This record gives sequence, C-alpha cells and structure tokens, in this order.
Amino acid sequence: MTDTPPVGARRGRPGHDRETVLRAAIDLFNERGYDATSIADLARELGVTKSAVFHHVASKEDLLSAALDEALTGLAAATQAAAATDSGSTDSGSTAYERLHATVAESVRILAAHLPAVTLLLRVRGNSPVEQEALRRRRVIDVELAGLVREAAREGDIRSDLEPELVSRLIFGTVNSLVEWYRPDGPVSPDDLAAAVTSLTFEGLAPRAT
Amino acid sequence: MTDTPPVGARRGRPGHDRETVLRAAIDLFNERGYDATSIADLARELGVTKSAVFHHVASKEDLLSAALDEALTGLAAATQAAAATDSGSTDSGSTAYERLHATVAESVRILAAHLPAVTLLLRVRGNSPVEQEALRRRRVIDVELAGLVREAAREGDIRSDLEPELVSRLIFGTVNSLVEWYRPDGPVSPDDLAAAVTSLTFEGLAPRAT
DNA sequence: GTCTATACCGCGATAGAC
DNA sequence: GTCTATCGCGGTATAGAC
Repeated sequence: MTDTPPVGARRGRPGHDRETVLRAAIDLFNERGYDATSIADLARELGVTKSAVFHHVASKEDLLSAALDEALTGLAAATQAAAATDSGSTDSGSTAYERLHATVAESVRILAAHLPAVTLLLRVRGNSPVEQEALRRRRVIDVELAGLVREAAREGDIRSDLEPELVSRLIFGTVNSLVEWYRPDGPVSPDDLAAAVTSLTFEGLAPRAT
Repeated sequence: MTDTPPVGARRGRPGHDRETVLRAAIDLFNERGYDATSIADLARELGVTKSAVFHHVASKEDLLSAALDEALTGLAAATQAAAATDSGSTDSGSTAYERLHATVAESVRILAAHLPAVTLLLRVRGNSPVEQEALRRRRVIDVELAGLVREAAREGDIRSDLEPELVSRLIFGTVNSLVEWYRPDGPVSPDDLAAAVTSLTFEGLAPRAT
C-alpha cells in the first residue's frame, strides 16, 4: 500500500473546500455587512487569492444564497416541528398556547444553533432576486406565527386586547433581536436563553412568588 | 420693492439644500443599506448629478454621520428625560419601576418620531471611525438602561430571578425590533404602540381580567 | 487547486465651465 | 447650484500557466 490517501475518496487537501469558504464568508458578511465585504477580504481571511475563492464558488451572491437557505430551512423546521407537537386535524391534544410556547422556545434554539446564518438572514433588505426570495420565505413563516398567536387568543389562553399581528411582531421581534448580542459561547446557554425569553414573554416583568 | 426674495435670507431656490439631501440619503441607506447605496443612486433619486450632491455634502460618510447623530441625540434625550421624571439625589418621589416604564414608552416614541435615523443607527456595524463612535454612544445609553432595570429589581418592583442585563437586552431588543416593521403612517399610532409595548413587556401575555 | 495577470465596470471625489 | 469630464481606486469575474 502507498502513503497516498484513497484516490476514490473526496479529497482537497492542499486548500479549502466550499464549506470552509462559506463559513468564513458568513462570518465576514456579519462583521462588516455583505456589501462592505469584498472577495479580496474573504481571500485574505482564508490566506489565498481571489481567483482561488472563485474556484470554489460561482459568485459572491452564491455564498449569500447558501447562507440564507441554511437559516430559512432551520427556522421553517422550527415552526413546523413545534406546530406538529400534535396539531393533526381539527382539535388535537395540544392547545395553540402550548404550540406557541414551544415555537418560541424552538425558534430561540435554532437561532442559537445557526446564529451566523440567521443573523445574515435578518439583515437582508431585498437588494437582489436572491434576497427577495429569502424575504418571501421569511414572510411565509411570519404568517404562520401570527396565525398561531391568533389561535391562542381565540382559545382564550393569552390576552386578546391587543391585535394578534402586533403581538406576533413584538414576540418574534424580541426573539430576532437576540442576534444583536447573544453569543452561544457566553455565560447563557441556549436552553437558558430559551427559558428566559419564553418566561419573560408569557409572564412579563411582575415580581414572582418565591 | 422688487419681486425677488430678500437677498439676505438663506436662499437656494433652484435646487436642493443639505437637509433635502440628508433626508433622501437616510431613506436610501435604509432601503438598500449604506454600502449598497452609491452617490449616483442618491443623485438619481434627487434628479441631479453626483457633482451636485457633493456641492451640499463633503462626503458620503458625512451624511451617515449626521443621521447617526440625530438618532443618538434623540435616544439619549429619551433616557435622560425619563430618568429625570424626578430622580434628583438619593431617594426621590419616583421609583425605578416608574422611571423604567417611562423610559420604555419614551424610547418607543422617539423611535417612531425619528424612525429613519434610528433605523440606520441600529444597523451600524462599526466599519469606520464614524460608525465606531456611534456604537460607543449607543453603549453608554445601554448601560444606563441596564442600571435602571437592576435598580427596579433591587426595589422589588420587577422580578429578580433573571439577570438584569439579560432583561434589559430583551426589553430594548423588543423596542429596537420595531424599526423592522413599524410605520408611523400605518394603523397603529406611536402612542398606541408605546402602550402596547409597555403593557406586553410589563404584564406579559396572560389573559387579562375584563 | 492555486497562482498571476488582466478585462471591465462602477465607485467616491475633484476641476472648472456656465 | 448644477453641469460635463475625468481621475484613481477597488470591485467582480475570467483566462491561462503551473
């Protein structure tokens, strides 16, 4: 046997692969913004030339597209999973309140697990077809979430003196704002964060019985 | 008397002035992002050439600087005003709870009144000295807000089972997330919005006695 | 798979005429 | 106050050698 690795296996030893480039790109996009980040910046970060980067990806926008897809897939799964806590048909074993509670918690966990990609998603403005498509997919998720809030209000398990659309925007505005400061390697674990967010959202700031 | 306007007064009839340019710039920066917006875009929006824009402003960054200053001045005033509801020295007539409540409401109102400038501020990443200075001033405000939350918890008027820093970040994360969707010309007035945010924040989602 | 070299374009900003 | 014209730079992306 020789000392060379199996030729049949996927190799790429000398340099980087697409995934490496993508991770570095997402980090840079988040640090400086997508438009303010050049391929030259990315190449410098990876220690190669611009041309080497273009060997792995078709275009700069290609990197953005992949990152947004990761975030959207995760968030869509979060809403789906929590909604399928039971749901089924007309009236199931789970209440809308329970599903809303689970969705908020799961959204926080997904956000923490895919923080860089989700951060990028939340900053997209719709400057290109790629960004517009991402915004469209985001809107679909937002509509589902608003429906869940409306349902919980109709079932009488949450207050109904405020518009469900408004409540939904405030709740998930709180969740989304986490990308501005939360770091998974900090003192607060993702599960602790999810618990704090849900507790504050559902119970408010009132002093608790000890 | 002639039909020409007073020559001594500030005039500029044929074209635009610095304020016009600034308003248009802030809107474009928010729509597409600062880096993605070129002076040519701005000139096109105003119906003039790039050179005409540079007649009114020294640089593109000059526009950003002015916008960030507007937002920061407003927000600093909001925290100051609400904190000075009484405060004074050691123990005054107002509790930290009351001051926190007033600060949240006032922050929402300022955000609504200066929505474009505040939106821009909240998207700044620190890419240049101008942006870094803005982030520094933001941080000062954030520290004051966190102190207010800590004080209210110490006085026993809000729950103390969660870290004040965490609570502060969540509350003002909710407030800041308003820039992502709120429009003052929509169905919700700034005062209604401030009432909804404070109510949801302080009282939570629990059904209310009717 | 990575390199050098380069085409091509749009950017921010300036000079000087009107 | 706005224009035309232009500079110099850095952007994305490509071609072809190694």
